[in-house]
Amino acid sequence: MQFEVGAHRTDRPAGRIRQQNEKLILDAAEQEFARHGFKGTSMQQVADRAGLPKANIHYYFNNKLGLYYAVLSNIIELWDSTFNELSGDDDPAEVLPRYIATKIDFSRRYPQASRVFAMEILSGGTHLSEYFQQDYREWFRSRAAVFERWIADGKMKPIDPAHLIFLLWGSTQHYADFAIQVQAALGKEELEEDVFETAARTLTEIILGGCGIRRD
Amino acid sequence: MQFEVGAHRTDRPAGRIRQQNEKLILDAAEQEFARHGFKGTSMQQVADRAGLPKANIHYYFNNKLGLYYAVLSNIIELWDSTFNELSGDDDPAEVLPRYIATKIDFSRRYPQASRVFAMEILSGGTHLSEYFQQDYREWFRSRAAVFERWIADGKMKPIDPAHLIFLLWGSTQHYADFAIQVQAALGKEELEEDVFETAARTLTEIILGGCGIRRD
DNA sequence: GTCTATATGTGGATAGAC
DNA sequence: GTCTATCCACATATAGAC
Repeated sequence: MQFEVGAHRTDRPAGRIRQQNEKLILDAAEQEFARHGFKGTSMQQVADRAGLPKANIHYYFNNKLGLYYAVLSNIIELWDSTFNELSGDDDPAEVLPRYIATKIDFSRRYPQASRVFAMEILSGGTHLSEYFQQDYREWFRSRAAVFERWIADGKMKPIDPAHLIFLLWGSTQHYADFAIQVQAALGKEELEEDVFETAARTLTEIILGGCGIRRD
Repeated sequence: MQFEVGAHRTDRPAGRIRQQNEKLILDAAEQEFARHGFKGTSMQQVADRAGLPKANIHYYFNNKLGLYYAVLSNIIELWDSTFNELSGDDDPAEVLPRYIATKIDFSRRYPQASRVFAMEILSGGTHLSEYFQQDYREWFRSRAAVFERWIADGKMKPIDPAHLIFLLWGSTQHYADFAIQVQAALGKEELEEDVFETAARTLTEIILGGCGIRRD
């Protein structure tokens, strides 16, 4: 049925439709989960936003939880990638500004992803228990060690690395998660690129200055 | 009916039960709204947590939206109070550490309130449109002016005040909103007071240092 | 004021025609 | 693969006995 010989060319390789629909659904689900969280999102809303019947969502993703995990894991992948690039051998004056810029850029380009993650944490993080329990603490420690190394090498002042990391996360993600409030405060309909640029520049100046990291 | 003469003393002034029950319901609602947001919270869950029949919730608060607004307005009141105390006449070296300590203390004492607010913002802030549209921008500007004054008076480096405010908010609220992640990173079952103290001290050092504010 | 029972809608999920 | 029709649990909200 799928490979009938002599059928007219459809220009759609096998699975093409599936790929298209899955993307439609995942994008729609990300939007809905970002605004209403897992419990607050209905499959009907996802279906309406994706422009497909509700039953199709269940066809592609077994159930609501499966769909949610699919969205979440996309985000987690995206998340950890950046932070792993920092190394103790680097010069913080060079890589920290880049890290801040990257995180701010994430807030600009993937605000929905950031919000789904934030929603999940606020909801108690029950769907991330594996992610958090396994070796998360070890991973975090190894990341904190990068800063400890910089401190030992006299590249920055003795600042508590864990709280510095929380500061980096909290201040950068704020521009995605609290965008509505930032918009209201600045009197803007939408956050344009210059806001993110100024944010990155200001955060870099304060944090590097506060850590006693001198840039050339 | 309410003031029958000769009724036996109940030791309960009129409205005492009402007051008690309203508090029970509001506390329960705050917990639920913090975890599941407006859409994701059911009146049954609130009732169960409050230990009252569902119909009673509807008796005290007309409907779900009324209950939600009651919870939200409590929080907003709590929120704005601190920030309004900063003045251009003050010495930032004195009042900024106090502001940071107060915000961190809020995250410790009222994490649920912080989360309800965060949830509402993530959900699009549709129930705060009045709060945000009215004179929020003006209020924010007047607050930013405090920092501008400090800059003009040479009390701190020329840092963009708006983004400095976002940094203060984002970094302090992080300890309430992302407590689960902070716990996982630090390997703690619960965040104890020393974590909040170290957080306040570290944030103060970085932010004041980064703004070029010297403390005695 | 309190609470059981219920009306009416929407939730997730699936059967089965096409 | 697609989509209508439908099942049943649970949602908000209220009626009405106590």
